[in-house]
Amino acid sequence: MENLRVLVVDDEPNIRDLLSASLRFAGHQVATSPNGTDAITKIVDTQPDIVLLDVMLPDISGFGVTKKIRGMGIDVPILFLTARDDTEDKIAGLTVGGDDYVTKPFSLDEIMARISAIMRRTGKDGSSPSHIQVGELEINEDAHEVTVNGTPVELSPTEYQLLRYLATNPNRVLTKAQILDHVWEYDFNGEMGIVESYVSYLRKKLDPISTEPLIITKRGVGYMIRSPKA
Amino acid sequence: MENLRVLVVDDEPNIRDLLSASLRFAGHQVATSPNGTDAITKIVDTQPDIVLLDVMLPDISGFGVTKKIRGMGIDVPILFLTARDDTEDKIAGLTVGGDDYVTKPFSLDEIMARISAIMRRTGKDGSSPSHIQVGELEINEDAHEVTVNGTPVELSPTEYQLLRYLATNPNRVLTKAQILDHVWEYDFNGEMGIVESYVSYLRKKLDPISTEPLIITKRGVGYMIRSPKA
DNA sequence: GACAACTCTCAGAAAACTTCCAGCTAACAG
DNA sequence: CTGTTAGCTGGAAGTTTTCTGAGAGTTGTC
Repeated sequence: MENLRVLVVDDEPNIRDLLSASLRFAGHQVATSPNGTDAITKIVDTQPDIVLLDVMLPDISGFGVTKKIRGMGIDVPILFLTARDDTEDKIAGLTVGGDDYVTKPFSLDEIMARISAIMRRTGKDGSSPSHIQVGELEINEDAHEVTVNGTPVELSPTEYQLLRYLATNPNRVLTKAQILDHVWEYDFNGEMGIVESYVSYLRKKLDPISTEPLIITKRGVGYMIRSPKA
Repeated sequence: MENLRVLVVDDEPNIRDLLSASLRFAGHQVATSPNGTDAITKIVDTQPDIVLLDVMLPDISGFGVTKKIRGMGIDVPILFLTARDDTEDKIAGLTVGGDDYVTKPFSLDEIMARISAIMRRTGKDGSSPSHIQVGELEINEDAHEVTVNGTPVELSPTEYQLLRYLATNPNRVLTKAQILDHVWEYDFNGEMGIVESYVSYLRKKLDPISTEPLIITKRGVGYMIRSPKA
């Protein structure tokens, strides 16, 4: 999933910066927009591959923006950013076609996963896999299902995200700070001890099934999943 | 990793001097800045390749500087310098994009390794290898893994840093003072005997596997790793 | 409104790591 | 060959990091 042209629309500069930095780092081209009218202009002008669109904007709502551009025949996929208490049905109605939504505050890994999913579904990109395999571990992104040696494992949402982040970076030590920044919501204010806790939960569920420990502790550095090949 | 343009921002002149001297010695161009406002100006004016940014500055905090320049669309990678007890929770949120942090007091080798890692990840530089090889010894920087003749070796953080420092300077005698300055934190107050201890630890782990002694003692001078080629 | 699942914090225990020390060994000079 | 000195290494003390169980608080479900 390299080099998409992404438009980020949000009135909070922090969110815009957070998202643009991460997306640029992931290799995409990013443009930003602070409000609805500007967003419409930019969408029409630059025809981005995907739009991250805050629902609550100072002028025109994200829904309004969508209606407008759809009316112009532009069917760019949209990932809505909504507050947690915006009613679900309102959103559900709008996420037709390839669209999707995430609630604020989100985690970066969540956003990246959704973008991959959308691009996969709309067929504009085949390179990001819906199926991750590292050794005995398999993760089915579509079904949110995890198996070790073919045995299915039940994981909570946070456990799943943590495992996926580790599995998408095999043979690479990830620090607790990196893990926190990717897997937990951006406004999480707690300690890194929580990463240790969740690694512990994962090991308790995974290691009884696997033939060898999956998550390796690199003391003083972080955690890593080793792929047997390399 | 030659000839980067680095901006060092710290209010302590000692730290500035320490870092500029080392970075210049490593072949980079260095500019320095004692506070946040000056830093912002210099970043905008000179567009450095990387910024070493103290979090605790007299005027604007390092976070404030970051926010400001990111808001201006400058996405230069930043390596934050933080006190160890501004602990971890404030640091969360920093490792997005290409950014990273080190805690004070740091070791010079640590700083150099982080800079290399950032430049590697942001793709602005391909010349600094994530994989060091000297004879039978291989060091994988991503996985923090060391192998001798393909056999993996478990090293503690200090052992790893010492070995890496030696391995990045093959065929060259490094004095204990140099080693102390590079591998240990800059405010380390102990004796050079500790270098001998750690060389001993490394030998105990490495020599049983290698076909010939890896670390050579140059009596009265220091230590060296010899590369078979040269 | 009770139950179940999940998230997060905390604190004690266990393990790993760092440092210093002191006695020993190997190298070199004369 | 012998004395001197630099370097080596095992051990012990002290510190830091990691692991994990228990519990409080939340959210969602029936």
